Amino acid sequence: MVTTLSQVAEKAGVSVSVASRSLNGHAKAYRISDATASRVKEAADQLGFRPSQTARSLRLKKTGLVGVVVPDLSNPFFASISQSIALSAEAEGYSVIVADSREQTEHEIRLLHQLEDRQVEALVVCPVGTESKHLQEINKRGTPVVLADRTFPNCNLAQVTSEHRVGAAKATRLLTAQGHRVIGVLQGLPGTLPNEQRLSGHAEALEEIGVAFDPSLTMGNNFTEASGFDSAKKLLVDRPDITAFFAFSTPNAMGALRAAMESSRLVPDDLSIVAFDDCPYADLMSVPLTTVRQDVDRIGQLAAELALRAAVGSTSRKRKRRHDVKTRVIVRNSISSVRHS
Amino acid sequence: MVTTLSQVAEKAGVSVSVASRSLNGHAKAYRISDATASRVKEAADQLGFRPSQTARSLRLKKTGLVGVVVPDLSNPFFASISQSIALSAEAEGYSVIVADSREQTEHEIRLLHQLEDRQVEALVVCPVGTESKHLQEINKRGTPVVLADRTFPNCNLAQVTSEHRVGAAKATRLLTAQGHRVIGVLQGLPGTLPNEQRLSGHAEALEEIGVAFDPSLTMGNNFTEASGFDSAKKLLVDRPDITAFFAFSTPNAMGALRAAMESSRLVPDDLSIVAFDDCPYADLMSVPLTTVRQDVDRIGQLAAELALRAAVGSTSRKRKRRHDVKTRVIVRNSISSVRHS
DNA sequence: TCCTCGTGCACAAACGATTGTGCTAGACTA
DNA sequence: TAGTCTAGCACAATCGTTTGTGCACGAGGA
Repeated sequence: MVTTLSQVAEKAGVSVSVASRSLNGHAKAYRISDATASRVKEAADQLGFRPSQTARSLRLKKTGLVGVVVPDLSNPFFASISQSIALSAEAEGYSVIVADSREQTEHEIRLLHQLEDRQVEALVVCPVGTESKHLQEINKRGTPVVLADRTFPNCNLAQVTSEHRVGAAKATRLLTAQGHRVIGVLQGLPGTLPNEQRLSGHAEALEEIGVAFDPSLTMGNNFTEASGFDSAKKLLVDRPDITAFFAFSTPNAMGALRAAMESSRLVPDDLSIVAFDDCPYADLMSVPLTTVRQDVDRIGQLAAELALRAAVGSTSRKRKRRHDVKTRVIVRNSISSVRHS
Repeated sequence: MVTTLSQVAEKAGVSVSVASRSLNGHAKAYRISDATASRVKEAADQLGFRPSQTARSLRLKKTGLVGVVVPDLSNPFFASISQSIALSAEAEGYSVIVADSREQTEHEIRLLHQLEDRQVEALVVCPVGTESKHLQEINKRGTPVVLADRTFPNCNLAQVTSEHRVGAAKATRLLTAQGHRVIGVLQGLPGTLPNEQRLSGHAEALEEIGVAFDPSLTMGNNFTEASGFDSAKKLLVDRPDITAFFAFSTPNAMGALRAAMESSRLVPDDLSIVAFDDCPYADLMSVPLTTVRQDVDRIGQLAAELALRAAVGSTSRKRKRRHDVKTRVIVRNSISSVRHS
């Protein structure tokens, strides 16, 4: 069914070594006559020869594979990152294996090992949880690991993420500029760098106007809609003086929206909302969300670049191993100024 | 760095064949003493031995890879399909390589060949365009191809798609039940089976109430937002008597929504909309869309199942090679009854 | 005529696994 | 004691490439 190099060689009346070199353009270097080389090529064409990537991988110790592990592929954010990684990788002749860790460290570890066994040349991981030990080990064992989006403090792995601190400060300033002083924060997963940096950016922006950061205004344990909903509900009763929410993810914001509806608080009249993370059709939402958009494509592209660079073993360690990509504020209609009562 | 079987064998003081058989549980069958077998296992553990999948693939002619080609991974619909394929495949010990054809046949073909060269054991394709020749050829060459979502009429490839005709009829009936008689259809890519079957389902539902299908009410050339927007705009001026739109995709519907806003037609008061395809947060949209939801997870799961079954070469041709998964109507708030003027 | 040299290839060893078969030494039988 | 059997392993081929090296043959110079 599939034709092998030796069949090509036989048909051309040469040895496999000559066939291989002819087809790989090494003819000159190995003193193979033009006549022979073209005879081989013709034979290859006629037989529809396609070299086995598996065999080459084994021989060359190069699989041309990149592994991508995300927590939830159905989440547009991760889907977009995967897409842009896939496109970048493909441009360099690589293919990507994507794996979905279902937000569980346990799965993440299993999948990572599976990919390691498949000898992917690099891994791009949007990690789950707050542990990076397993990732460091893999990196140490020889498969370069690049962290995307969810990175860790004090972690020497290559990483690319958004300018969370700056972005969060921008978001907060949108609120404070409208007079908001009591701002509820619907946070994501505590302990992750994005979350911590956003908190710190938020506090920073508050400080600028002389407001102290109040930890009791922060709630949430995940980037999910459920966490956003629960936290918002709780905060709305605990702190009735809250005039605005800063949600750390789109799902968090959606949860907040639902909570506001259930509590019959009108957005943006009774309650302003700003969210980190944009989402498709955010402008067509019942309340068009003002958001801090991350440049997903750029994140994916940079991650792919770092990964591939590491894969080919560019020893130039001078290369930046850490990238923070800029965010952009998208002003829509979920913020109003506080009413003076 | 990475340890090979022969290193394990050496450490255990046995030959590679014994080492291989011990680790693969073939000890008994090949009369290897328990003592030796456990000695090998211990050595493997100590060295952290992980067999090279590349080598096994070559020897066993089984890569454990499934290829998935979608037109646009950032589209939640395809992202979800990919996810559910990935999960199903993973459960069977397979990994999936995803490739994004950017809605272009040219890319699709290139990617498919790349995957073929990598010797994926099966392909799941959401094809672009209306040509299936290249897919049939691949299938004939030995890599089983399963079509998902976008299938073709008169195509003997395995395929899984939604019950487009039934779903479209349901959607149309939602409108006719409210008295709508002049319904604009924002179609997707003409010539694809989903599109044609939806059209036919639509016509069928009209016929039930004695309304003739009017082709001039149908516009559009793609499943994109742009197509939806342009078609809606045009139809709104060409046919001011239109009281409702049936959009063949979520992006189509979003385009219609925007067109309605620009033409200052209120939805649902002045204009009803129903869409095929659900999307996350559809209920939180400015007008909560009534939709015919496809069971994306089931589609992906079935596709993966067909693909893997074909991969292991189950010769039982009795198996259904074609699946139509049911759709479900999600009633929200984008439809109102026609006003009697 | 003999030696040298370059051209044009073929041979064979990898890569790291799996697997059919062959070999040896001890136990057992007669 | 000689012959048979079997447990317990090692050898070697194989999957399809790539690549270092060796060999033969003809041309050219002295």
